[in-house]
Amino acid sequence: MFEPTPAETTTFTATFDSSEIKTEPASPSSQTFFFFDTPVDETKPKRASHKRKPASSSVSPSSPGSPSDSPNSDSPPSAPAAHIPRPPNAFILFRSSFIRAGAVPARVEPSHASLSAIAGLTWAALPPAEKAAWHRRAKEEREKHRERFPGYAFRPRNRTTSTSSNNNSDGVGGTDGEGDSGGTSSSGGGGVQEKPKRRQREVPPADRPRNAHIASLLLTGLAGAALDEAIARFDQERRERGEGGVEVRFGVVETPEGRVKAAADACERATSPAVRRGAKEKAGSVKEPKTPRRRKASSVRSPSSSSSSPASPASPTMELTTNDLPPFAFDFDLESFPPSPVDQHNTAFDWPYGSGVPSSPFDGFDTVPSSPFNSYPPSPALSHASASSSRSISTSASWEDLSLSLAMPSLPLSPLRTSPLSACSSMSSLSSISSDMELGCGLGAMGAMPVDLSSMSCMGMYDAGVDGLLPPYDLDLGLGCGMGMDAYLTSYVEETQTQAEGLVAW
DNA sequence: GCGAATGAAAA
DNA sequence: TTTTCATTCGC
Repeated sequence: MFEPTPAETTTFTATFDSSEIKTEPASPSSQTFFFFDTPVDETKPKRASHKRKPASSSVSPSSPGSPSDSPNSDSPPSAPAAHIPRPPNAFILFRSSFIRAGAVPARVEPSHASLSAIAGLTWAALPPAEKAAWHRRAKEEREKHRERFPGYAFRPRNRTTSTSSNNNSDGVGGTDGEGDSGGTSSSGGGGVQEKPKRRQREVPPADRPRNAHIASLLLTGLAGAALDEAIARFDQERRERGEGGVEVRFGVVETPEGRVKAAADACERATSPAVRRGAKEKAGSVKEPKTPRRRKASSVRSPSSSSSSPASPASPTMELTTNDLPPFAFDFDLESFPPSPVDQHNTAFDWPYGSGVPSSPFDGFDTVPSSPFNSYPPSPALSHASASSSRSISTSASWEDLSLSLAMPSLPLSPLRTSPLSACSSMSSLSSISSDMELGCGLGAMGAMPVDLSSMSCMGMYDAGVDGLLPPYDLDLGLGCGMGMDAYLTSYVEETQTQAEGLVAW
């Protein structure tokens, strides 16, 4: 089913095999709403990967799988030892699936950089159960990788010391040890290649608000033509307001300056004075000397780490943080969505929203999602998410609207819970949550719900630093739709816990 | 080769 | 703690 195409034979994504999809947990009520499996279109030849060259980290395991076992079985027998790629992690798997599923059509967003950003946002908002499935799969991949390449050890190459590293190349090669046993890598041995030091982002990602908007649309279930339309409207409205951003897309050359300006402008607009971050974090301010390479979006780290980290480990040049993201509205009923293919062993899974299908996102669902959210008046800002209303989906929300919504007062926050959005801000600490709350961004704030999610601690990503976590539905923004969600959340959490019990601990 | 994202793993 | 690299592919 997921048979790799020749071009794929060097990748591990190719190892996905429907037959290997776990036949487990499959809790009867497995609720998954955002699961992209990899409906690989084998008829579509894949382009050669541009993936980074193995550097010197290629590894010929001491007792590798036989060459035929190697992913590069195509390579000539006399070929130098093949690079063994690392096993993909959960997000990489998710991203691949996300892309393959065409969740965001190329006509909407052709840039894979942006797609990655969107995937990242989506990932951050993924329900724990969904993430669990991906983590489980990643774990399987790791295990398979281990079996295949028993001698493999990840040997990252030190690129930071560009010249010295070359001088140090013996050391590098040494550490690569097994990897260079074939003396294969171009940089191996005497092949001094000035390795550029690790790149650092010099420009902010293009049109972050737009990416966030797309993610939020996806999370509301939009797909196909509806998604196109919604995004087109979004773009159009921004244009009408003279708010660029979209102009940098669709083939238009993006110069760093242009992107900086576009993103800065977007940031400026998106961040109203009321929600602007503290003065210490001025947009476009200093570049951090040691750039925190990225924010930790979904990983909830230990309290210690979070306490030591700044409130916004944003990009070095732009202070656009995920705190600035629009809210995601989960305005649908999980039960209306198809079950996870992983749990269902569904080999021919298409992502629930009918990727690429020019139809309503709700096609395939008998009933328009009827979540408890529907009982509440949708936020004007989230009108695009008003899946409950009808099949005609208003997508009038703008980044500014969403920003406005961010400024709305929030309800008391339960310290027990955090949300993907707060995770986006890389925080698990209460202080950061407070920060989020100041921004009005994020934590849905229903009254304290005595939900003890400690049983989900088996999910490594939600570590002990957090007393518990919320399913992503906790993203109301004080829009008046929060309180009544308790029951819904409780039931969800209970179900999730049930599911979690079946998960292998990571 | 870079960019985007997150996460595993090594340094 | 920091860095690399796993994925993708247009530029």
